[in-house]
Amino acid sequence: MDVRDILTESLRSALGDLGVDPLPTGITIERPANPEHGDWSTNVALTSAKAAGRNPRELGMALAGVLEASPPMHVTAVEVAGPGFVNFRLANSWLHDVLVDVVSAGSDGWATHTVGTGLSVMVEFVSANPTGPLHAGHGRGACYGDSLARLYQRCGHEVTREFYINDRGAQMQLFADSLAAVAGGTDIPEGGYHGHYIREWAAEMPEGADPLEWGYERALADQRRVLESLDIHFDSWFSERSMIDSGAVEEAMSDLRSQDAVYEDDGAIWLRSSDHGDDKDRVLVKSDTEFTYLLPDVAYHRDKFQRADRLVNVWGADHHGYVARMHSAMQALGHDPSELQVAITQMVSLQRGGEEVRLSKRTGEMVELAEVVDEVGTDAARFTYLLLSVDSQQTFDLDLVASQVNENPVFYVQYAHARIDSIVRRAAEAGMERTPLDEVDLSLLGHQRELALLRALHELPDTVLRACRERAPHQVTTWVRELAASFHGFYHDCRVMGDGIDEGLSQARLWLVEGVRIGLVVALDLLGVTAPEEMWREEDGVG
RNA sequence: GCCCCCGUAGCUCAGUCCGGAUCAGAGCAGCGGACUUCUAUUCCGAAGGUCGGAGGUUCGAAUCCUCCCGGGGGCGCCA
Repeated sequence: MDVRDILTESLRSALGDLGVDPLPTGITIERPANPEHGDWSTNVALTSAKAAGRNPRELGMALAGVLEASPPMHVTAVEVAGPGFVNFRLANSWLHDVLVDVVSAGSDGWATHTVGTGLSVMVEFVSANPTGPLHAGHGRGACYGDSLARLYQRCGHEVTREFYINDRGAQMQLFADSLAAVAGGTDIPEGGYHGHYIREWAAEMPEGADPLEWGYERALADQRRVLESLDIHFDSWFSERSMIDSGAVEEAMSDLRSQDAVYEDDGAIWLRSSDHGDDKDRVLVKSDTEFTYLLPDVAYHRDKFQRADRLVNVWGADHHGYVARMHSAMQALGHDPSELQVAITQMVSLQRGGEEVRLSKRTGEMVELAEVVDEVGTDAARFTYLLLSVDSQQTFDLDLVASQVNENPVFYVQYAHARIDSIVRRAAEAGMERTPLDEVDLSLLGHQRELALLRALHELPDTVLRACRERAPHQVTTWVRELAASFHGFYHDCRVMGDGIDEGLSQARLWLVEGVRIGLVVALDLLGVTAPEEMWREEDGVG
């Protein structure tokens, strides 16, 4: 049982004893920033003062009195401070209980949640046009979307990862025309694609191949390959064209008509998106009877709502303006717009050798995502893309991320795991197996380093839940960096085994280290980063 | 002109959604220390701040509201 539940129940009962009515619906227990304020604290006396008809400080004193008379489990002192905060001091036993929880749950069970049980979520991400390779900027949305999916899974949701393929329209045609032009030795059409890959691919294209079909397959295969190299695997690849063939686009249109959500003007068909928060109406069918990108997109989202309870789209910052119109269209079709959440990732700029590299598929100047992965490796790429809030712009420095020296937090975290595995190997070599947990005296864990680790482990379930709710995987990154820092401090100050280390203490520390390993594995897995068994400096060689 | 994101230590960023406690955190850079040890890719210390600015709400604001300044992105019958 989480220590906060113990405290909450005691507080609720104490408030009842004091005749507070109604009891507060939520009692918040926080860890004070200042350790002098105790291990846990509540502001309930401040928030319930009115209902109690007393001033906060007085209510706090009364609460403390009741609680001191029969202290809740682990509690050694109850104090009132400031305007009426009630502060608890606890015996270390509450932290030892955390360790029992962690190792009992294991990496499959610790920091899992059930908030999503029975809810299906479809995370749509990347969804790049099949007109070329993915570039470094796509990497952010790719790693973010995949990590988000992992978070939803850990919180109990049934998750589908989907890639929407824009396999029709003007861009596809330009791409095909560009390929054909290069293959045929003519000029690339205006607005066409000029990237280096166009020349490569045109050279690969067999005689007589349809440039559109062949190019589409070529691009898709390329994109899929780099995503897989990042350990990102989609459950479904959804074709825009397929909705034309299946009549889904026509159905969406007739739905919109029957909802009176469209009208004709200037020979075009418009969506009344301004009725639902967009700043203007949008064209669905152009006056030349071609669809805009929007109509198939509406059909696509309508389709997704048949397949999942919640939709999450990951879009780049350049698409933020489309959020309102898509919400508007979904509302017109009778969906709750809050069930379509759009996460916007801000731009990534690349540096290499101190020079900024511009990303633009059309001018042909770009760094392919595949190059990034080649240069820095999967783990460093993923960790780095997930280092910052996606609300912040990111400068990805290839030289820095590729370097396996200081400055690069991914190695710091992975090294913590490698050290743990090393300890476990050494212990095994010394014939020291962990004895069953219930035979180990965890009360021997009282060093500040040990307690800091246990506090960090206790935070992981909250961090996972918050990261999922706020769609912010970087919070997991922040947490795991802090856990690694605590571990390295522990490693330095507290030997697990060896001269002068009592057998009982060794056992307790072996279990502590196992708990930390579980925390690292859980967090790294949420980020899609591996937890290596060993790491050696290159110049040292292996062994 | 309108919309979105950002502005916190020299640099790069957490913290802001949901306001709390006269220490606002981390990494890196720089300075000074620690290996006869389970991996020094590590650890410890000192230093470093008008939280972009101004008002407002509040017992209390980095956090909420308004305006302003600066940086980035977006505003098509392109996708």
